[in-house]
Amino acid sequence: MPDETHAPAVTPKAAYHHGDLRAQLITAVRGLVEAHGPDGFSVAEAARRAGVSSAAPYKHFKDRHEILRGVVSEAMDRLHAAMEAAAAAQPAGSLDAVAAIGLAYVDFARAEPGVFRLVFGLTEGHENAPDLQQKGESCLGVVVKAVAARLDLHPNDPEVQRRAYILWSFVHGHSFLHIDMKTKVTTAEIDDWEYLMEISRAILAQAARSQS
Amino acid sequence: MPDETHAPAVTPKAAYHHGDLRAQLITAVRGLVEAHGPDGFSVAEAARRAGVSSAAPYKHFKDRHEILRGVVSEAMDRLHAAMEAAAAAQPAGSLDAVAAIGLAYVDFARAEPGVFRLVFGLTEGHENAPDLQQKGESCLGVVVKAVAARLDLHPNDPEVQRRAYILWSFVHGHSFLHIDMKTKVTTAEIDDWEYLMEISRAILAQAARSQS
DNA sequence: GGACTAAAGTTAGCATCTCTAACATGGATT
DNA sequence: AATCCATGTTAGAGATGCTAACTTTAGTCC
Repeated sequence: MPDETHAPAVTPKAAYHHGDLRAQLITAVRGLVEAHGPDGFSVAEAARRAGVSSAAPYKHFKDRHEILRGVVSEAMDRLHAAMEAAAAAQPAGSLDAVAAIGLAYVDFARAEPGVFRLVFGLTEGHENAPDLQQKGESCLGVVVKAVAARLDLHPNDPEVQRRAYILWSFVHGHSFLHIDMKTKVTTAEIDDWEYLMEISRAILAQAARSQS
Repeated sequence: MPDETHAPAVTPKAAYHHGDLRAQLITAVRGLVEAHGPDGFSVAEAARRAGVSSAAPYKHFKDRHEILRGVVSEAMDRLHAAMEAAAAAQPAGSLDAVAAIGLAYVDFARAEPGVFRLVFGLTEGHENAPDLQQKGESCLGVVVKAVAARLDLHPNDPEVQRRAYILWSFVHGHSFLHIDMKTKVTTAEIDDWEYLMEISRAILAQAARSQS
């Protein structure tokens, strides 16, 4: 097997004794977070699941917060990819592209509520994590791109930025509310697609008229 | 002193030896959550702050989750009150009333980001907590009431419910995004009031036209 | 007033967790 | 082959969650 790519783009070291423990720990923690909630995980349990001693993780991560940051980072990559893919599957510049991005977002939240909450609930060791900050902005960038295409404006146009942010706020809030009161949705059943299309239409409808 | 009301509506027991430890613990935990993040609190530290032994809290709360639920419950009461007050300060049925409720929400998130996150991030012991569930719906009720007044429809009208939910989603998402990337707002400075007014106008503008 | 009861607090202690220190091992480089 | 260092191990200190068993105090009933 001539593939020397034992560096999965995360760290240039990850396949010595164990296989690659780092990735396996992140997977284990992801599972724990999903099973027992964002704070219901322990380094010890993750190590146990990965079949190593409880001290092994500290060779890969400084402390428990850094492990969580690893999970978040990986999750944001997947979220970003999902958003891009959703947009790419629709005609460029279409309203459907915007709605599809939103749906991908909601779907992610629904599929992995624990991780989703973790991504947007990190505060402990998250203070100065420029990489995560940048990944977040990168996700917003997907929305901005689609909105810009739809409005036929430059992505840097403040009008584009504003509307993209509004859309993101809505989708973000909807996702959170959705996973919070999972079954007990006060507003009855909601067809997400119709819903997102309607919002997108409403927010992107009227032409640029900033007057503040 | 003929007042036998030593039951402060929370529990019929709360003023023996210590004063009332229960409330004091909740206050302490609130401070800890605000200072060190939602999961950066410990029962031991809270007890220390209240000046009691580390086992004392368990006379008032079953476990750590129940303490958090207490904090959340108290916070939701305050949030609800703030929303009501904001609405009451504006003309009934006005767009300003709707926007004011949203502003109160955002202000709460900004003032107590840790607690805010806790309120909407609880998952551990939150599973079956009908009281919290009900308080959440009660908050939504404030929005519904204002929207119904604005549209001159009955609060039970599905159109009202839908638009109120949309508005809440947006405000909720905005609040979260705001406290997440606190200083680093991509979309530059935002005048919340103008912002909320614009959204409210957009969402409540067109007349009822459900066609799904 | 004095004895009983139960609430509210204390100390002691077990199991668990985080993280560090000191040691062991085995791949990769030279 | 010798060496180095990443990666793992065990041992252990310190802190935490929570329980058990005991003590203190306030209210109640006679």
